Amino acid sequence: MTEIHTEPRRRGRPPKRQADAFDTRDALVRCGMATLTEKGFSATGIDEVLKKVGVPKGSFYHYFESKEAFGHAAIAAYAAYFARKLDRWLLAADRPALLRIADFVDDAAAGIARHDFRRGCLIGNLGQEMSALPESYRDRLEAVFADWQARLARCLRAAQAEGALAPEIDCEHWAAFFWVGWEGAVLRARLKRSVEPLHCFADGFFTALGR
Amino acid sequence: MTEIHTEPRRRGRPPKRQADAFDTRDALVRCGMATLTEKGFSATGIDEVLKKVGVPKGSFYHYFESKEAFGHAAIAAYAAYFARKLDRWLLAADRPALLRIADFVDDAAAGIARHDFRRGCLIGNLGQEMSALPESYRDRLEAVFADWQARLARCLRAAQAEGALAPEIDCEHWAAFFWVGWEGAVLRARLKRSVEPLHCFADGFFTALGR
DNA sequence: ACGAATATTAGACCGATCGTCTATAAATGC
DNA sequence: GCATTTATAGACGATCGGTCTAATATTCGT
Repeated sequence: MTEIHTEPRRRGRPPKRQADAFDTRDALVRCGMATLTEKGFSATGIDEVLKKVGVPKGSFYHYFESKEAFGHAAIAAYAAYFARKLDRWLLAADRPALLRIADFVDDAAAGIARHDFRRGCLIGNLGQEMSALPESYRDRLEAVFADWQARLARCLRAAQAEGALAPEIDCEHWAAFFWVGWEGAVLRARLKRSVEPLHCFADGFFTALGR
Repeated sequence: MTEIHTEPRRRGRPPKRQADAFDTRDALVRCGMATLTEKGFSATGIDEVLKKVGVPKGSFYHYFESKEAFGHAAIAAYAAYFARKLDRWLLAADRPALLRIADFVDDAAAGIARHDFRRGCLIGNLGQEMSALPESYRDRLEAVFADWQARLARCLRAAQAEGALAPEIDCEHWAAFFWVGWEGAVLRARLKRSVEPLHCFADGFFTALGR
């Protein structure tokens, strides 16, 4: 988080090499992702991000029209990051489908603990702040949840195909249930500074599924 | 919330009548409760509260040492308010215990809908903001959850006594599960502007209990 | 009854934050 | 080579959040 920025960031139009064309922009988005995951939108100031990345205001408003636009970029980046993470666990074909979900939970718990319970879920954070946020965020956030739900439902159907889950179970419904409760578990884990709520919720989820 | 304040609020030490001794302070706390329930701590400005109540800044800092102290007062008031609400539903001796929980859920859903999904749970809001909040809040918030958990566990034990719940069920554990997931459900309901997540979670909770 | 103590209102004040705007600098392209 | 493009630099103003001092009205002690 408090990365020292080595490259002094030369002024003027940069050389052509496409690689770091979006270097600065990327650094800003990545930092925004981390910061919003930690403190949410309202509590995060532009200047704070700027200082961490080592970029002056001029650059920020060159890449983003406003703080609101910056938030959208961070949401998109987080959604992509999380989708990859989700796939990594939920599509691991060498593990039983239900265990893959448990693996994801364990990984998430480890991740939260590794960041000392300061970071939660960017989508959850902004979701809870919705009343104080530009209305433009609502649909984007909800769309991310819908995406996660679809990925999880697919994994549950795989469990059904394996015979690990009763065929009459509504996978979409239980996938929805998972993400509804999961955000609460993340919130509580951060407050308690313990992964216990995450496992508490996951256990309950599997118990409910088991019938 | 946008109540016009009639009494012009005279200056100087007020006459003795004990009744409205805490009038101004109460109004501030009540408004703070509503506002924090809606927008959380970081996104709520003192000026905003002041304007709504019709009180100048000086009064605020007469009654509260800081915004932090104001937050503590709001938490305490909300905890008391919610405990009363919880008891009203969970101790209704004329209803089966499990139905009382369902009643609470229905009431909460109606309440959130009535406020147009702008208001959520003050404790959940601040819990999620914890990383950006004074550390002094952590224990208070967690204590409120512990209180709610105890009240719900008691109701679950009543269900066991009625024979509506298997005796081997760990009531404390499932009460913990409920509040973990419930906060997620509230967050999602607000985002979605629908009570569906609340019922989705409650149904899952009862399903899990049913085994 | 009068001055000291108390309770409350009033709002000035300072620093932080957000977003804009102009200037500067370095590369590209015709 | 000069106009154009791309990017950094950071001053600036408006606004707002939170603190603090002054002013005002009441009660209390003797």
